[in-house]
Amino acid sequence: MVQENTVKNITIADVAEALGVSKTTVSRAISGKGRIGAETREKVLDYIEEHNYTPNVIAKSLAQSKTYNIGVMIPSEYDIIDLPFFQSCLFGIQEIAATMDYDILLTISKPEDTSQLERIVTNRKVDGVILMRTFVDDKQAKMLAKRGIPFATVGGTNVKEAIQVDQDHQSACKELTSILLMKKMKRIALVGGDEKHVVTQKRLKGYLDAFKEAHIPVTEDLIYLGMNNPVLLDQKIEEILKKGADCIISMDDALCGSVLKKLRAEHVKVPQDIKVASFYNSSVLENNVPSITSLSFDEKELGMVACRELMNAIEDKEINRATTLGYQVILRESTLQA
Amino acid sequence: MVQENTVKNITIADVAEALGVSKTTVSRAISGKGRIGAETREKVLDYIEEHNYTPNVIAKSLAQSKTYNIGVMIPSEYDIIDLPFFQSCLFGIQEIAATMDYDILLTISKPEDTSQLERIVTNRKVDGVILMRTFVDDKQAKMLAKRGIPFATVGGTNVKEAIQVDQDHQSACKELTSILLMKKMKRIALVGGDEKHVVTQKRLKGYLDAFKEAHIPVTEDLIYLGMNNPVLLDQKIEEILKKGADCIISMDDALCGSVLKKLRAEHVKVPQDIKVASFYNSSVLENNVPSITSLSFDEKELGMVACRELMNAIEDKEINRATTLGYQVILRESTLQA
DNA sequence: CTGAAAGCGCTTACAG
DNA sequence: CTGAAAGCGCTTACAG
Repeated sequence: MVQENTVKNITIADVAEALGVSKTTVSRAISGKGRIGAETREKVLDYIEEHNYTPNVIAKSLAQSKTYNIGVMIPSEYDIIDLPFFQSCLFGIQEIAATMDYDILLTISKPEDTSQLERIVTNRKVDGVILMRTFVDDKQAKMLAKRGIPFATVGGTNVKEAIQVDQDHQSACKELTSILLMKKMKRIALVGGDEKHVVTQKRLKGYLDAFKEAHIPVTEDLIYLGMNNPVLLDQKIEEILKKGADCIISMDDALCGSVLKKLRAEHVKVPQDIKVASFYNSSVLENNVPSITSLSFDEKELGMVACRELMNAIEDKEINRATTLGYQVILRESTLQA
Repeated sequence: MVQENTVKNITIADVAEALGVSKTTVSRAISGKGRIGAETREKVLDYIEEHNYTPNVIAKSLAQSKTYNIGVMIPSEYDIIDLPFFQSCLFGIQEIAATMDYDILLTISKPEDTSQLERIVTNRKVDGVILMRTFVDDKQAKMLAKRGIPFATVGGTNVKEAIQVDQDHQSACKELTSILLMKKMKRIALVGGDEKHVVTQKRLKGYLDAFKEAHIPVTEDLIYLGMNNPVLLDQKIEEILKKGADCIISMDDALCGSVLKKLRAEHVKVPQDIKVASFYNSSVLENNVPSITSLSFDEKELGMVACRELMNAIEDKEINRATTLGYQVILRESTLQA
């Protein structure tokens, strides 16, 4: 009310002086730590409420050696742009972080490049980090482990210091494949991206599991990984068609989009001539005709869990070293029997 | 080399003591500010290089009342998920910020909700902010202006304190509309999203401009804004078809995707029965058959410029109050003449 | 060109 | 239950 300008921020010292108590007391009233009389506490709290005092987080940071920031690392690979995955996940992270008064420091870089991550770590700008994607040989995870800073990974990793939060891609892919096998498909092609992604390996394993469980020999010749290149993909799709596949599982919707495009170009009809299934159930394929059978995951939940576990680690609370979230199989026109 | 563990970080005081100089001198050697002998500076720089000293940014922050963070606000509206726009833009921001040793503090919230933004501002966690989307009555921009913190907007705004960086949606939409008019289309429908977005208004203006310039009466009855609801949109598309439109311009690719879906459902062929054009040229429609005529913008560039200008403002350098970036019109099958 | 000292705004043993 | 004082690791007038 009486405050004329916002130039000068009120500090803990101002409050202490105004109330005739020590800074220690004010600090304790605010933080809730340490013994303090209920009456004194009330008095302080009322005062700061009225004069809307807000603590200087930077000063707090310095005194406590904490930043109240968590780093979030997004890989800058081109295909990422296409997937709404990261955005949904980020929403979840932010939602949890905000309730704990933490903020998100965003970093984007290539997975082999640890420099951005090193920067925020050596600059002491974060208390922990979340890696949004894991790799088979994960430089970033290793670096964080070596430096001893708490971190969570979205996706599995063999770096044991990590707090892992993952969707069950293996079971998901296994169930999808099993269903397709039960639908009497014999030659099911699997098309995937970078083999260095842990998630690619998990899906492959699920695919193989399904065959094993059904006692059907795996169609090894129909497994195509590393299909990040559209030209290469087109070429391999032709190969797949020649080999007489009756179904193609794509490991993500962007990939599946490219597959569908190629099939159209080749005048191969879905699902009449060949069945198609995908991962993610994202908006990328939302408008496709026919509708596409897909595996669906809750990405926001994934972000929330990762953030919550990381916060627990930062605050030395109990944590789950590894959490696995569920999935849904959504059957649609693209795998309909003739 | 000799360092056995990373537990204890080396400080400016350690360096000073080891070298027999004052902390002031060390500080000056590092920052480059203030007079200092070339020889002394060398000595200090060599030492910190060798012992890989890294400054504590938090301490620096407190002393300078600077955070070396910029806040980036992403609106949490559902349709955002679909557009790769923000991700590309973020890449650009990060690229510039990193070179200046700044980091990105990410915030996500509803446009009417200023609480998240207030939090990072009152917590003094950022030196400036970038708003990734503007609104006709922009609460967040107004709040930042009132608080006197430097900010840039991606998109236009009437809040004069803002540093505006925008794509020329008005000219883009005008040129697209003009081309369609020249192609002898008479009844061009315009379908757009939220009228409260500044960008929606700009596109509308461009559309109207084109008619005016061509001395053709505007097809007012074919303008449909606020089409964020799929059910509503479907209904309006039927209306548009009944009214005999020969073309539909959609204000973004997600919207256009829904339009195309509805047209397919109604067995209306593109481009034979009706032409279609869109904005953004994003991956969302990449695989559509026919290919879709679209306006294309350089989103990464947009982020880079916004970030650069904001940094200049923060460091009290000269700034451009408003920057407008170009666009491309990409003509494809969806507007081909019969 | 260099340094002693105060200051940024908090927290936290330690003592009472 | 409360406080004086030291400390977090920098920067920056001020003086020499």
